[in-house]
Amino acid sequence: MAGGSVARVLVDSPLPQLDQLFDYAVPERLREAAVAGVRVRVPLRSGGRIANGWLVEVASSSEFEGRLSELDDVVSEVPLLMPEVWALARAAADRAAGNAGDILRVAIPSRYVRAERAWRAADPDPGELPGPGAAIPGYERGRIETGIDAGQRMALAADPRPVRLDSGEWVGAWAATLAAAAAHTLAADRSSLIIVPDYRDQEQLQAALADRVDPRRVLRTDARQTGGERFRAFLDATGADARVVIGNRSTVYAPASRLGLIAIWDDGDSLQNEQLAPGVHPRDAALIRQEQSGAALLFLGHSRSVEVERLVEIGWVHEVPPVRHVRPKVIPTEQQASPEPGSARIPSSAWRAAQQALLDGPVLVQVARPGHAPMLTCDRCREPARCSACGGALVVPRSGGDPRCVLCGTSASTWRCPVCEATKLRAATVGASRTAEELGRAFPKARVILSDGERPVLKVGAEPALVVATRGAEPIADGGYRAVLLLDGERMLLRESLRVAEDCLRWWANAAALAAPGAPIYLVGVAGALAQSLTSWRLSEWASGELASRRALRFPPAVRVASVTAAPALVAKALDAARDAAPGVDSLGPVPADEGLERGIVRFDYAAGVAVAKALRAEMIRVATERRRPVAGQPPKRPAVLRVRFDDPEVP
DNA sequence: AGCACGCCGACT
DNA sequence: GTCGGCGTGCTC
Repeated sequence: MAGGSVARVLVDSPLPQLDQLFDYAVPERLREAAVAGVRVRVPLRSGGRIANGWLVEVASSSEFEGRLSELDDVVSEVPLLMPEVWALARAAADRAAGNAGDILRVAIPSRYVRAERAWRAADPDPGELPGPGAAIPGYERGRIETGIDAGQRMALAADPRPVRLDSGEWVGAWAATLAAAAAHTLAADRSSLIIVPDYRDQEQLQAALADRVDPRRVLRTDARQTGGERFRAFLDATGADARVVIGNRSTVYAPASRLGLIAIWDDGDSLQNEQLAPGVHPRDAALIRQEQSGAALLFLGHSRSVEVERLVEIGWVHEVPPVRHVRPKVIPTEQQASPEPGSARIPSSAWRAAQQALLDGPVLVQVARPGHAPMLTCDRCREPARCSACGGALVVPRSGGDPRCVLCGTSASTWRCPVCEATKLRAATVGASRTAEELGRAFPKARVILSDGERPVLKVGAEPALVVATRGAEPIADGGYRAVLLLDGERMLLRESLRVAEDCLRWWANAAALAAPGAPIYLVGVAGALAQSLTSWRLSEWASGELASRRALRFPPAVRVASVTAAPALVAKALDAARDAAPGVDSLGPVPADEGLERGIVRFDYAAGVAVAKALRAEMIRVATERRRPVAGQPPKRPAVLRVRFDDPEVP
């Protein structure tokens, strides 16, 4: 078809066979509004029903041989899908054998008409650009700036100390480093995207940015915003002005004018794992976007993820070392931590140091789990106690009272051990509030502050206080903690996960970085290479060793993996197709999964990724479009599904 | 998904 | 003769 304009539309649909652009004729009445990036409504299947979609591009003609349907409507004339973001979404989806529409659902917040109206009416003044700032401290003078200007990919070890901002507020030095990098980028009238794991990090970053950048230039996207606020920030980002956009993992897809820098803080934090399909990690999305846009890419963290270590070792990312090896004073103590209540849980040396430090300022105690005695076992035979109704774990509620099931809430007041018939329960692990109670008794004069996932505390002052926090929920202290006790190392290492050591190192390193310079950090009950890595603060060396052992085992991220879940016959066929797609592809399993399904794992080198994704995608489409054989056993014949997940952090 | 098209059994 | 059953296939 020629003449007139043609709208190329991505239709909202979870079906893999619809994950392509469909052409529609643009009727006269929509000529003005039908521009690339707007939300549209289109008829699908002979006008029967109307679907939502994205107008990806406008063309003058169509390759489609049939008769084009007409665009039904333009939802809003404001374009939301930038061409650059579309290219990124398409590439990220292809890499993970997923739908581009699913990526866009992560990338573009839902529309709020009121926010849109306010934005249209608002004063467009985006605020001043900063002048050239002082050199970014801690690294070779001008090195990071040069890298940003040249669009390099860089990995940095963060300065592990708290710093005081002009405002008087204390933040991790990493936040100041990223703020300086963003300010440098903005001074050149280019945008930055800074991705952080959670809003507590975001608060620090925002405070650090306030020192250097006009706040009107800073946009944030986080889960604490209302939908309207999020949409407003998104609309602001679509404008022509350079900005600094800070936020969680979805920020990697934010629209940005003249993108100059993508930075990711602590890419190894599990909060960075994208939960929504197709589960593309922001690190991978950032790598794609960096290549497409030519912007610089910066990975910053106290510990180094094995993924970034791999990128450094293959030469794709430049390592930028700090000028001076600043190392928190970590003291490993092998002394067994006894599970008995009271002071015995803390080695005497750490105990004395904490008492001493408490005269001077805040002391941090990191524990493994939240709540009060989170796990209960039989007092006699130590069998883990389970709910008699549903099999869920039993806990003692924060407020006290009878143990109850975490899943169904059933009270376990009449619990009886199914193994030995005993009726008494005991606490198998000690949670934060229990530790807080004990420490409160042991340090009767100290104020005890508890911070956990449920009730996180963002910051504490410089006055003496015993701060008991679960890993990942440690508040930042003005001036830094005078001592840090990492108590539950042993217990944290018991978690079942391939990445447990990596996670523990990150939790310890991030807590250690909250200490004042020179303050002692006691790592209790952990010895060996892992403790050694922390005391020497050579965390990239540990990542390097870990990567080497994963290479030997052919585990990710030395190779890539994809899991395939479906009915047994479909899994077998998909694994065959993946193995045939490229040399060096192998598979594990399949093993039984839920509901009579099976799950297999495909392993492949990075170079084979495109071929494997293409092959599995073809299988998904084949399975979805294949005529569904009606089984004699009548009930509902559900459409067959082949679930494919690439680079799942929980696999293997 | 959802909906229209299509080729075999009980009906005014 | 025809209404409609659900299996099958497609969506610009």
